[in-house]
Amino acid sequence: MTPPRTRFAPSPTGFMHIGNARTALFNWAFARRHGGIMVLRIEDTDEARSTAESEAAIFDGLGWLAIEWDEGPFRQSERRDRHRAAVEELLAKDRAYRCVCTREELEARKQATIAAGHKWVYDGRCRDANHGAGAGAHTVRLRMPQGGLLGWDDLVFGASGQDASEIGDMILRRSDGAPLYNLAVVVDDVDMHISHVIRGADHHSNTPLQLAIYRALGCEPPRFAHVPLIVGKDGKKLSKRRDPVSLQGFRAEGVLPGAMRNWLVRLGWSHGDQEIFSREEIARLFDLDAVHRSAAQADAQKLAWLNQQYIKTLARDELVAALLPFLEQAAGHPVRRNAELDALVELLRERSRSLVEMAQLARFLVVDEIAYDAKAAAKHLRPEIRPALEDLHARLEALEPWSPAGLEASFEEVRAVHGGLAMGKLAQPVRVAITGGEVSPPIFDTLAVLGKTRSLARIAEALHELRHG
RNA sequence: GUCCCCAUCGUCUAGAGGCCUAGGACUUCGCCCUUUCAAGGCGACAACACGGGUUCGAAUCCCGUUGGGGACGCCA
Repeated sequence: MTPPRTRFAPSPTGFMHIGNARTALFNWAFARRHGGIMVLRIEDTDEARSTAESEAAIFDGLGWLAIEWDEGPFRQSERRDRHRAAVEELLAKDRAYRCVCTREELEARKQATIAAGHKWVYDGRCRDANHGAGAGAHTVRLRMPQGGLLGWDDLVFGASGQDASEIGDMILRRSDGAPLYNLAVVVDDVDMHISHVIRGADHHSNTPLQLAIYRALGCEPPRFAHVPLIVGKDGKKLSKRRDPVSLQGFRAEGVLPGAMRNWLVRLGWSHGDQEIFSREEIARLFDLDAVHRSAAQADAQKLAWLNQQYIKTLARDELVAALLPFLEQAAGHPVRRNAELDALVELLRERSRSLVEMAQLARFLVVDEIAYDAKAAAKHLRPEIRPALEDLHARLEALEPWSPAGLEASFEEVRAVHGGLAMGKLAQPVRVAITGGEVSPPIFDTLAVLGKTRSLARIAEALHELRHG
């Protein structure tokens, strides 16, 4: 195949939606797979809804997922002249005409038609009226073919199409002169030499009418590939109200970009039984022929599992860097990277499903004052453990060097001296004393990471609590 | 309502007529490991929507039914 040219064309309204992110990913992957390029085009023709923040969220989200585009970003709003020229061209070729029907008239006729049990499409009232440029307020409509199939071979859905007679003459230009989406996409895709339009299946039924525009313009349409929608738990198209759909939202919850990308690519696409795909593998393995036709439900648990897989294997430098903001959030103050933090991160890798969780687990290392979890303290910091804890504190004060092996030996001594005390009976109180909670990496490693001075201080503090609290 | 589309475990999916007593993954539940929590190992539960064809043979092909979804804007 000649190198394909794909495009990702989001409209900058609201935050970046995961459905959009997946569409971007598919476009990028398909282009990479076949040595083509991806164009980024911001469809901001709806001035009322488009915002700069939303546009920034698109760049931000794409950057986070490491989905890079090769050309653009182009803004549809900057191409108004081209869109207007195309409308004029269609008018000149009599493939379009001016329509003076008002919204009110249209609405009335539409209601009447529906009430009569018929499907409403524009009734063609102005079709042959020959309104000139001076007709007053008017829209411009495409003169649809009277019949015949507007069909295409969809790369995902296969043979698709609709009879032209079922489609009304759609509006190409609003009465205020603004060209509409369907016209603009076609003109832009033609000008940008897009060879493959890969987009959500919600556009599947829009395609025939875009095909009509290509035809009217005398242009060869691109190949189309409609990818199945991502649906929520209710099986319906993701909704901002019901479902977590914001890419930034997932990011804020501590999801790693690799996990997000992996989760997204497997929604509607698969490659045998493989579950984990690196960015490079996606670029090498992805193809449209393995894309499904049925909608996929977004499963947060699978994402969580994937996230854990990525946390387990991410390079340490990257993991620590990704964790830092979350850790600062948890600590409430700036945190500097050091050897102890690195060591702790290694211990926490297998225990964290998200960076938020990891930060929670790492917090004890970077704060001066830990607070005991009430339940944990009540369960493990009990008077009867005091003698053993005091003994342990004394032995640890003398321990040199402060290593996991040495710590273990000290614990064993204490257990032996105190009537064969179970490891759990001793370790849990210490864990609560030094971390505040009853969950942490193995106790000797945890003590080693915290360091002698701070560990002893926290055990002493716990003993103080036991004596006076 | 009209048009279009979809249909394998709860979820993501493998499966392109015999390799399927339907495989993998997530979730759930056991067991092992174990100082907590995880991770890891082993195992269990769990699906071809239904009905007709076609065929020696159908999860795979055809038709219908049912269920679900999408599109029907002077939004994108």
